[in-house]
Amino acid sequence: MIANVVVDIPSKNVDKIFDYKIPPDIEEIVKVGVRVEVPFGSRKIQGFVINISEQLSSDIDMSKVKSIIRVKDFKPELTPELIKLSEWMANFHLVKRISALEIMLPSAVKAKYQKIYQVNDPENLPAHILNRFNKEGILTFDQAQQSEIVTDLEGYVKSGQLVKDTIVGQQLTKKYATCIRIMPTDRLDEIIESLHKKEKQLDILNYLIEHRNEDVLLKTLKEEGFSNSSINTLVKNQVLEKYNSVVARDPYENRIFEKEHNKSLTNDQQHAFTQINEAVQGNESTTFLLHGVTGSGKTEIYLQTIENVLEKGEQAIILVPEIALTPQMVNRFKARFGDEVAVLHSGLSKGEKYDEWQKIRDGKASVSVGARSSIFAPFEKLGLIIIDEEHESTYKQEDYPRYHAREIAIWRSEYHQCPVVLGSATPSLETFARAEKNVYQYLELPERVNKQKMPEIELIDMREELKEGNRSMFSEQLKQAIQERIDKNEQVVLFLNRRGHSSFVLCRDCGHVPQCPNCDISLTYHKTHDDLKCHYCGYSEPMPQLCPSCESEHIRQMGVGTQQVEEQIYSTFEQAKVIRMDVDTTSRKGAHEKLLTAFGEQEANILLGTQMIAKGLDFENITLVGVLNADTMLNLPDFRSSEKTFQLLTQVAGRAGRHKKKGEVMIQTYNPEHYAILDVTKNDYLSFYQKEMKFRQIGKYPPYYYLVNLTISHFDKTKVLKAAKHAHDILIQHVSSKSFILGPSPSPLSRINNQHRFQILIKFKSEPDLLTALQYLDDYYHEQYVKDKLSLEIDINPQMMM
DNA sequence: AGCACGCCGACT
DNA sequence: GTCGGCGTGCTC
Repeated sequence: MIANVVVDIPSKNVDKIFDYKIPPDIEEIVKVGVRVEVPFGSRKIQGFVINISEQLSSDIDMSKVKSIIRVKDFKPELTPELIKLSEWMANFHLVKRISALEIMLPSAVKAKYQKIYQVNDPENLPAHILNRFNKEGILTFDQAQQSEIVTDLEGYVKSGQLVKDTIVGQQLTKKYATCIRIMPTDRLDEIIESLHKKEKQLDILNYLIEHRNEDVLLKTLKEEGFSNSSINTLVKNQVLEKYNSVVARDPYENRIFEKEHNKSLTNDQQHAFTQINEAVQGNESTTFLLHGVTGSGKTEIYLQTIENVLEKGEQAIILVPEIALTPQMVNRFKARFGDEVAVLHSGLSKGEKYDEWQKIRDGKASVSVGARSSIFAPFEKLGLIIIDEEHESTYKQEDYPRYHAREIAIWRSEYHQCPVVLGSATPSLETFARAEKNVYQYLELPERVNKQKMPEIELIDMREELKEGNRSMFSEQLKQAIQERIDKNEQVVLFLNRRGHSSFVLCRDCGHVPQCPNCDISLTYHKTHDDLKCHYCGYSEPMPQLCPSCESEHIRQMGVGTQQVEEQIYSTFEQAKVIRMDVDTTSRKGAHEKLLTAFGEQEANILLGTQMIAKGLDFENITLVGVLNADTMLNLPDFRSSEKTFQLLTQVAGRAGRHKKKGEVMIQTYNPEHYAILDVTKNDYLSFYQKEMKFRQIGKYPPYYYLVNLTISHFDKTKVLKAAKHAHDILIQHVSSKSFILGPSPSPLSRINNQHRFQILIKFKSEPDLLTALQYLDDYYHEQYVKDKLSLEIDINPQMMM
């Protein structure tokens, strides 16, 4: 038999399928989807079996075909579906097959290679060499290098006394725990007889007989109330034995989840639920847009539809933006589905991620709650995929391979014949446009549950405040409103928009702004080290005391950080008690949760934070939400900046008055007449949508046109320009006159790490030949990259064009 | 990617 | 002579 293998080398040259013979003795265990160790040239590497057949897939000579060395998995890591999906991804995004496969799996299964020397013939090897080797006769290459004996060793390799080899391992670390089991015996009855006066010991034995088919942890026995001493006596008498077993880590093991029951649905909710459920029951691959205002109870619909999916014996994936994957959110799912839930997000360790992932693969979990990459959860009978907050840009991976979770979801739904639900209060324009055209089925939840009113939203024109001589962060109006809440013992959320906002340093006298020497960007100030850093290349320098350009003392940071706002709050409001949430205060594990719990328990009256508080927050005592600076990202060089602003502000506003008390929202802005901000106050998505669509139509942007962005970069600017011109010429030849090719022009970040960057943007509606042209360019520039480090990156449906 | 192979200059 | 620098080509 022949196995088709994708090898673990992310290079274009080997981005193809290699054939290997399957030795008869392992034929039983070589299955599609397992990882195997194979010889490759003079090396030994890992690969994935993607197919098994009788004949060779390529026309090479059978004598050249080598054999699989060993199989690394008992259970395939990949399902046939994921293998097929990787093929589609490789084509659609022009990425290597192995890269597509790799992102589907937890990083713990990635191969780790270690080069070693091994003793072949110990005779004639000098003692000082020989005693460096371990008992098995192995010395790692790294160790040899450290001891500076590589040259000597290479000599012994040539003479045949040593051989070189590679150990193909993995990064996985397993967690072991002590377990107890009955020693194998055929005299169990006699033992029980002999214990009949030792009640405690007999109980233990009976418990173990009852659970004989599973690993019983020592810890569990103790929890069951059995004492250490009686267990140890039985172990001493060789009735029981201790052994180590691999256990799954459960990141949530020490928490208790209260069982939660279904809430009754409103009419709108009920309608949406019925529609989705019909698609679930009918195995229809419909994509739904669930458009529900903040607080309209989308999650409850998710929970109840998932319940039906599980009853049907199928599984469900729910995707949540990383930032919203808060313990609050996870708890709701755990409370409803208990151990059936696997949670996948970046806060978990490699091992924890692997365990959660394995629960899915082994059928122990039927619901996956996770961030972007969990769209690849290896379920075999998917019944439903939900993408919550579908407009979030985090669903697009911003580095290679640049896939979008939404498109993967739709592919998988077609494969499994199951529905997709895209949920949002502010759908992306692409999604809403498709719903308008009935490509997606539209479901609306226009009201909050229990008919609470949407909060009243007020705009505060900061230009007026400035005219009045108010230079502080707070307008008079907001100041009063905050004071009022403090007096009434109610809570306030203050939002500081950091996106599109950099805290750069400016000299007040000469206007000098320190720049990164390697990149085309200003340095940002970091308080923790009192230094200036570049976000793109990691460069840093100490904060200057004097302006490097004019030696003035008046050089300081511009823009406001949460820390400064916090100080201002304390100096403005006497009884203020602030909880600050930003990257600094939430970087430690569990910090996020702690702060929120504290706020929920009224330990503070003001929650001040950045983007991370825009989502999921749901506390009944919040009656005021203040947005300190609404428009920092309105002027970004990105055609989606209005959309992003509208979405973010709507999201933040939705934190207010979700319960009995009425909520109020104040948005401070310098652009009170901008439609993206104005329509937020009217809670009018449709109005915003229609205006924004006009701009997209005029600008020839999505959803009217598809985009492909090429970025060409190299150390030498003239080379970049030449290559960009060449790529442009090729594209022109393959594209009809109905499409537009813009550029080459400098990228918004025109230099990163001394690499000059130019981009070409293709706008098109339908271009069957474009893929061929892109494939050609990808191949051609791969060669250029190998030869000259001249790189061309292709982004299909770019989300950001930096 | 990473390794062998081969061709060239430099040094014991 | 032979060690080691890097350009080239191949890996089932």
